[in-house]
Amino acid sequence: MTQLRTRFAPSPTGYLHIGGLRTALYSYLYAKKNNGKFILRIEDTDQGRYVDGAVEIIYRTLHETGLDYDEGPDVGGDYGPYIQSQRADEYMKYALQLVESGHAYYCFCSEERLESLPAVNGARRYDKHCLHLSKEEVAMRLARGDKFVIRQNMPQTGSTTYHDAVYGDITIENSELEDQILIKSDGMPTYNFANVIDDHLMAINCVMRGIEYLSSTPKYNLLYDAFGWERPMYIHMPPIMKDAQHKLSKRNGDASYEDLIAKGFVKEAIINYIALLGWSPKDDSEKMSFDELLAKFDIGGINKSPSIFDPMKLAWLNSLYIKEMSPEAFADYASPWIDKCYLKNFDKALVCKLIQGRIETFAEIEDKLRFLTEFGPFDAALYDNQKQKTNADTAREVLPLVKEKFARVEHWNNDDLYGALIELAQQLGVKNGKVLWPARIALTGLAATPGGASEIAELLGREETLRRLEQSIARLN
RNA sequence: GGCUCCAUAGUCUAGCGGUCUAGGACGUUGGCCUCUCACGCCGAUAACAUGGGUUCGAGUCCCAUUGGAGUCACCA
Repeated sequence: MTQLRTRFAPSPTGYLHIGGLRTALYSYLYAKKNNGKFILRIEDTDQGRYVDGAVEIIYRTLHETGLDYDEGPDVGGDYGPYIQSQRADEYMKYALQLVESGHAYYCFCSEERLESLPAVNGARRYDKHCLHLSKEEVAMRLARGDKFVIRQNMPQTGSTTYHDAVYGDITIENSELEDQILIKSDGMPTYNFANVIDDHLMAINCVMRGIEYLSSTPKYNLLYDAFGWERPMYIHMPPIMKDAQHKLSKRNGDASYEDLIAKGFVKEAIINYIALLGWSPKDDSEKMSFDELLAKFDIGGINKSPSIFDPMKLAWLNSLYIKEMSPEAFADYASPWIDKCYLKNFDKALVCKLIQGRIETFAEIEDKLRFLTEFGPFDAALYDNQKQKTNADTAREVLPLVKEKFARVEHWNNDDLYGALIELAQQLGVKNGKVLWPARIALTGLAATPGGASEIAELLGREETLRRLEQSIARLN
């Protein structure tokens, strides 16, 4: 039995967007599930769209997410080169073979003539004009150095059917197929041609890609047939949408892997989430490690309809991955984000302890910690709390006592600080909340904080805690 | 517009003719827990697009309608 070989073939036109990453993920998973090979090929036949650095982004993203390819430009392999532009010489040879067999032909039509072609059903269609040129005329124009392209000669009758692993049998009338260009006037192959030649030459027998290729696949199959090559198995995938009408677009900052990382998502959550977009394990699993994904992946679970990217669910998954991190791992991840807050005077480990369970993405850290560096006048109405029966008046009475207690705390740690506050409540014969609530407000000026009064005090340190208390007391009078 | 594909809650989905008074998750929401918030736990909310068939029986099969997506480049 021949080994399964599938490939991911992005074009280096920018960063790797989520749809592409998912294609890579599914391809990787499917290959590995079947003891097959996962191959990376860079499709850069469109020199006009080439973006510097894009290739490196592809390598980095794939390696970072664990989608290590068995063969590729930077890792080598027996079927190289793995960059299309470096295989340029191959294509013309095969195109000529097709011209010879009548499956393709030279076309010298000018842009003007192409544009003057009548539109049929809302789309212009090439009219096979140059198919009828005589051999002599073609030879003459070639010798003269006329610009030309090579077109595929589509049959006018009949239909082409193929089987797609997720969409089933797809049949297209051959008359619907245009004589697409195989070799451009710059001598480079179009994607439509290079893709088929490369897949065959690289022994790719399983093609996984977006649904946008579903209806052009018959053209590729006709090419395989013309060469007498065996057609690969096809697995097309539904698109990932931004909303019901629009595909996730590269233009929007939220569409790429790198942007998501920059927004504070972890790679495990991103991979986990996109695996679930358009695919489902048959059990109710939601959070799955890469290994679990590998164990559960099955193309039978791939959905047919478009799915909308939901940042909320991604955030939820992200929070799960954040929560399960060890304190050390969390500190590593969070460090750059915490550093953005200029918290030189605060204990980072303590900060981490307070926020780890309270954020869904690292980007929220800045907001959560602002109170550490900013402490100004605030609305005394914050002291109002129905449940704790507190208000500015009760705070005015309690706060000076809190300050006194704190001033006498020997070991500045949460347990002792908390103990001091509880002790005060007991001495006053009031509920804990009557002391805890105003203390927290006085220390932060915020209705919600990542930690209670004593935890915040511990973090602020003795000096800052007493300073803030004094300030808040003064503001109440 | 032609062609191709798709259609379960706001969103991601399970369901492959009877076990569906439709399951899970996100979201929203009520409560418990609680030094506020968050976490966690318990509960609630909301869906088979419409109309015809086929069948003893349809979310599941067929057709039509409607809606949506993809494609129709010297882009991939």
